[in-house]
Amino acid sequence: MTQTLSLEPRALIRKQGFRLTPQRQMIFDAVRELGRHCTPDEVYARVQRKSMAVNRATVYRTLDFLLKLGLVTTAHLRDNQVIYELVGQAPHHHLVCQKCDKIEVVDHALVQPLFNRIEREFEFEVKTDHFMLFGVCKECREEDKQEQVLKIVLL
Amino acid sequence: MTQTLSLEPRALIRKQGFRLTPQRQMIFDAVRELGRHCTPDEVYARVQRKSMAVNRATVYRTLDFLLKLGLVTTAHLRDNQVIYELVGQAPHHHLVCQKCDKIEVVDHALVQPLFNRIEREFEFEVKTDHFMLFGVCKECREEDKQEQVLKIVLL
DNA sequence: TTTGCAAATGCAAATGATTGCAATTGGATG
DNA sequence: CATCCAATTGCAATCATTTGCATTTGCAAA
Repeated sequence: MTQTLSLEPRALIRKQGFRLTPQRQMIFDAVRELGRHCTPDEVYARVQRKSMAVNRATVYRTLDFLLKLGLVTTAHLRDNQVIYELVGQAPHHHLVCQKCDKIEVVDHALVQPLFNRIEREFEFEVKTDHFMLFGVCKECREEDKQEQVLKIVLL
Repeated sequence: MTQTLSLEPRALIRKQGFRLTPQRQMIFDAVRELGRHCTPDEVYARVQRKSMAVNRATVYRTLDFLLKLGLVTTAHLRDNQVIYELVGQAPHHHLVCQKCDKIEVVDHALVQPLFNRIEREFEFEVKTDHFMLFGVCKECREEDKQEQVLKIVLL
């Protein structure tokens, strides 16, 4: 896991010949303001609101650019939708309930042992710093159980 | 982790009112023949070759259908490409090298402890049965090291 | 400041994936 | 074996994403 960063994003962008354009500023700000998990479309809408017209292609390209810079991470929802999230201080992953769509946060510490073992056994350096696990959350499991009981009672 | 299956796929499809159409047969066969990791487009191409014209939309819908039935799993490559894979006997995950694109297989046993811990600590039942971790493989890391050495020598 | 050039953007076209709807058809029933 | 109905498909329209290229523009250097 790479976890550099904490350099002022603006400065980070300006490094190695990249340019800090108003579009990039607005898109970065939009992702930050939207908080966790936003889609390219949400980012586009938010940027539009701000003022000037930014092209959709630029939103896609800039999100990808921020990804390569390590300022945001992505993951995929079950319906193949890509979502972006600002990289914060605490590395983490997500548990997505496929019944109620609730998303829980799992600290990376829980996952580190797996990565260590992969590193040891495969000599493979895991770079993935953010992933989603799909399943059923506590609450939905309890609902399921109750439905089961009801079915049995009704039979 | 759910790991039902091993029912004859044909029979499984016919259950609960689903129909076994020639298109579904061909698409399922195509995925099987293609072996691991195929894209919808590859499946489409393969089915086309067979004979009859199957619509692209049907390929997409059928892959999704097979996914819901648990006959195939999906994952996303870094470029957002979706790939499908037949569910086999041995549950596993993948390590994808982002330098050389090589894909290694990790037995699920290695991952189970993480899932157990999530189950215990969050009472969350993980259903994800196939995921990809991106990073750098052994060989590419060694190449990287050699490049580093070269750079130092040249300076 | 002005200039030069590679990086970035906008635009439009191409590509990939999804969806609504009418027509077709698997397979259960009589 | 004929009939019927809901499941499935094909088609075309739509939506999402990517890409090529001409134009614009940060920003470094003069």
